[in-house]
Amino acid sequence: MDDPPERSSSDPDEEIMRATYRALREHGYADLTIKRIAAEYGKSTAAIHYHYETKDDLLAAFLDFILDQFVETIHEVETTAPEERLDLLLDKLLVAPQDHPDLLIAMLEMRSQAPYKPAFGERFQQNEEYVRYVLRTVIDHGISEGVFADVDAEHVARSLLTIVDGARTRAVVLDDTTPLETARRTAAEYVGAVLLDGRPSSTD
Amino acid sequence: MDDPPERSSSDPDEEIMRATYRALREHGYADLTIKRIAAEYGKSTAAIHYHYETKDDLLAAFLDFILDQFVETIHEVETTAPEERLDLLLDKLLVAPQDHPDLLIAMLEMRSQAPYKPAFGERFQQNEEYVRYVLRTVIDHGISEGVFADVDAEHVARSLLTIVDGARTRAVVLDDTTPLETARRTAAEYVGAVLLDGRPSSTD
DNA sequence: CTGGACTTACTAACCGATTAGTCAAAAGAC
DNA sequence: GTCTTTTGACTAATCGGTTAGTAAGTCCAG
Repeated sequence: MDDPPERSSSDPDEEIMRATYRALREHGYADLTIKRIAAEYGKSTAAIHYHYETKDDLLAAFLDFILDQFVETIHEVETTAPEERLDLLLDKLLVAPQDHPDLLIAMLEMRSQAPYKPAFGERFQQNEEYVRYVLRTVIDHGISEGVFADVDAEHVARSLLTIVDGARTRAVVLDDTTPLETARRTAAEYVGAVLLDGRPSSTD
Repeated sequence: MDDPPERSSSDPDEEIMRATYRALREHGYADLTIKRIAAEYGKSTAAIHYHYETKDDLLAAFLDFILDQFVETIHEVETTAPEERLDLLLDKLLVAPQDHPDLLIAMLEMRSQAPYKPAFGERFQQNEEYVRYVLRTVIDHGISEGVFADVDAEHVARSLLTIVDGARTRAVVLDDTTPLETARRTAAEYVGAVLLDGRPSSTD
């Protein structure tokens, strides 16, 4: 009646999520079929349909699965000093994805489907709002502590997310993770100019 | 035997490109089929295959068609004064697309396919290089004229393109063109801080 | 502790719909 | 009359989803 610590998770739902992840990485979203997910799962396609009524249901669940993981990594940033905290958050948003370029591709594919799949749009929007809230909060915190200039925190948060989204898109299209590094520098410059007005930023 | 000024262009190739454009706007890239393009064209699917061997050939040609048009709009900017020229270029990149949100969606869909369709990737990359070159040139021009600070023009160009790409991605995912306006402001702030260092920018 | 009832987790076979692409024949154009 | 263009009918493959049936485990009554 309680959680036995199974190592490789015999929970079918979770294993299907993992199978979906693998299939997505290998074939991309456009070629993500129930058949391929089933192949990764090691079972029949009907087995997938037993757990998820439709493909859309599965994909919506998968998006929850993946976005929850992403939110968790954001939560790992525990530093409270505004300047350092903002730095670490930008690292999570811009340097961490460099290790998972194929996931970056799949995510952009799914993002581009948002206009046609409301279930996708809602989830991405919800996630964006949360990350934006986290950014706005740390900026406001910095302002009230006097380490940041008195700026429009909401706008600065949106600006930083624009840089993040731009970097991710460019990393996919240009088939190279250097846009993420470039954007990390751009974000630092923007923060230095707008938030740390007057301060000497770490210019090279 | 040369260019009669026909108004609605009886050139089949060009009309198929236009039909593809309409089909893409209406159904999105993921649901862009030969059948739908043929429906817009007003002919049979086999007629499409007569002009373009495969769907990929057609799509590659279409990407050329659409990116060439985009380059033309960039070329419309004739102002030579660096500061004003950069402003107008950013307008072309960030405010002009607000009138064609559905094209923005389709373009993002095609961009996300770049990793799987080399023909797409090459064309987007070529286009990006050109726009980046135009930006770098105007920045370098501004530096040599003394109106811009002595910065790494290549990096600033990449930064601005990151903001542009981020805004476009966000406009699609968030189903709203305001990210483009936000990004226009962000770009202005970035230019003001990095290029016009010290100058009083038009802050509100 | 045994035996029926019910649940979970699947499989194999199949369905209608849709896809890109082919081909011989017909229809125009000059 | 010939060359370009277009059509209708077609194929082979793949898609998401449905169906009936099965094996194994759990639950519970007596």
